Amino acid sequence: MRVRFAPSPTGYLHIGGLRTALYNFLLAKRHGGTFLLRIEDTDQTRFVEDAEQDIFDSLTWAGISFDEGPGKGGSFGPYHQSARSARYKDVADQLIGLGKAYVAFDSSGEIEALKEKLTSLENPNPRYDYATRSEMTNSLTLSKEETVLRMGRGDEYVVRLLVHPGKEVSFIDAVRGQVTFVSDAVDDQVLIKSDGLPTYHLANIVDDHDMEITHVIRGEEWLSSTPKHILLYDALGWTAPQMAHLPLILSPSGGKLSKRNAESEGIPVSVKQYRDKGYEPEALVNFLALLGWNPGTDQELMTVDEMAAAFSLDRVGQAGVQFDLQKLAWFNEQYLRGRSPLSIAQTIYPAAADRYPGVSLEFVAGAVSLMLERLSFASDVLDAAYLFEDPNSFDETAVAKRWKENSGPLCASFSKKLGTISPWTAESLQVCLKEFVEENGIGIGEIMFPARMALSGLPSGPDLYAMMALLGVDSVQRRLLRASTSIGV
RNA sequence: GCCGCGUUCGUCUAGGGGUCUAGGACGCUGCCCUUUCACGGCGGUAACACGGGUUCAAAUCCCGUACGCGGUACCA
Repeated sequence: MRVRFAPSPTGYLHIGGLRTALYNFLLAKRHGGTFLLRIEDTDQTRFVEDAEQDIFDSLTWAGISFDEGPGKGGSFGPYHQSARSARYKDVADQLIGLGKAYVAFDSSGEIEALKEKLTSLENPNPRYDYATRSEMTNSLTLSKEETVLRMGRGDEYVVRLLVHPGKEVSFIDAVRGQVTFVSDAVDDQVLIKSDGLPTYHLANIVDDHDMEITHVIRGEEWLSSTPKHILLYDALGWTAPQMAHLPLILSPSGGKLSKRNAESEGIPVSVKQYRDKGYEPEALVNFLALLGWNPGTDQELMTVDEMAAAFSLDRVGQAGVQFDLQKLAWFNEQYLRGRSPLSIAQTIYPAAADRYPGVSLEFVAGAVSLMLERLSFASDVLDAAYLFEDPNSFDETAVAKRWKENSGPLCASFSKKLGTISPWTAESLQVCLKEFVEENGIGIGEIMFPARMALSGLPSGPDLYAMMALLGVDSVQRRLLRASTSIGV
């Protein structure tokens, strides 16, 4: 088995592209096959400089590795379509020789004119096809001499696939079963553009054939193009690979997960954005794997190895799937909690030191440990500013409701008692607070709430004793004293 | 318009003629735990698009309708 991921470097890797890559990767892994990366850079007008690097970076970040491809080698290279032009030209010539393709000289203006002329309510998108090609300027309507003359003197031309009407084109899709089109609906697709480069349709099937791809797994947006591809395979006498079209990832409002569509709903579309936001790659991968596929069990949290072991195309769904940011957040929390506080601290330490100058890695790790079960993202811990610096405000509603007359004095005397504690640990602090409660004949809430407020300025948060342990005696005493004189006065 | 694909809780899904009083997960929510909050535990909420068939029996098979999505480029 040989599969491929064949992105176009026209922008940062799309989240849907990552899922396509993942499914290919999982299938190859499952069957001990080969997974290759091919860069489909045939559109010079849409080329984006750093897009290719982003594809590598994003795949690497997600843990999706390929066996053959740019920078990796392999015996089917080169893996950039821009380096394979001669081969596409050869195949196009071969098709022309076979009478399966022809040369067309129409300018974009002439095609525009044809479309304008034929456009109507019933036919809003006229095609260049069996019905219209006879009115156009091409090697079918021109004499042989004229065609040769025009080509010889350097007129611009494209090569088009000659599609005959009335034929059924049918194939078995691994996720959808048999799919049938009638060739009437297929236009005379351009194979070689006037710049001499191939279109996706030609380059793709030539490469898939030459690279001995056995399974083509791609998004559903390609389903309608598949008859063109089948026609090409047939025309060349090649066997088409097994096709599998994945359901599209939809935005929560239902439309395509396009940049405009999704970002207005707060959904990042490029993998880079997920990297930058600090998502756990394993979480995104796990979430994506389950977006359109399931292992047939109730298990949702899975390692890549578990996914690969369970993966099969017949468990891929057929309906479009909506992207649910909340579920992704849940996956992220799950994976985050599986990490060690130190490891998390290391990843956010640069940001921590930037925001709280002088903070130590050990302290950040302690803060992470304290906050772990309430984090969605690693960096969320930095938003709990009170862990790193004295609170500069106190929650007004909570103070109004629960800060009593004795709260300030109790904070002050509790602070004094804390000066005697050794060792400074959560356990001994708990003992100390209990003693304090008994000595003063008060309810435990009468000191716990004021202390929490003094330390964090908030009515809720992590365990009080653990928080005190992390902050240290100096900081705790300072905060208690400050609160005793500044709150409720 | 035409062509193709689809349609089970709000979302991701299980199910593929009887085991479905339709299961799981996210979300939302109640209780417990915790003199905070969160985590966790135990509950709850909520779905077979609609209409015809076929069958003793349909979420499951067939047909139609509606709706959604994709395609309809010298973009991929």
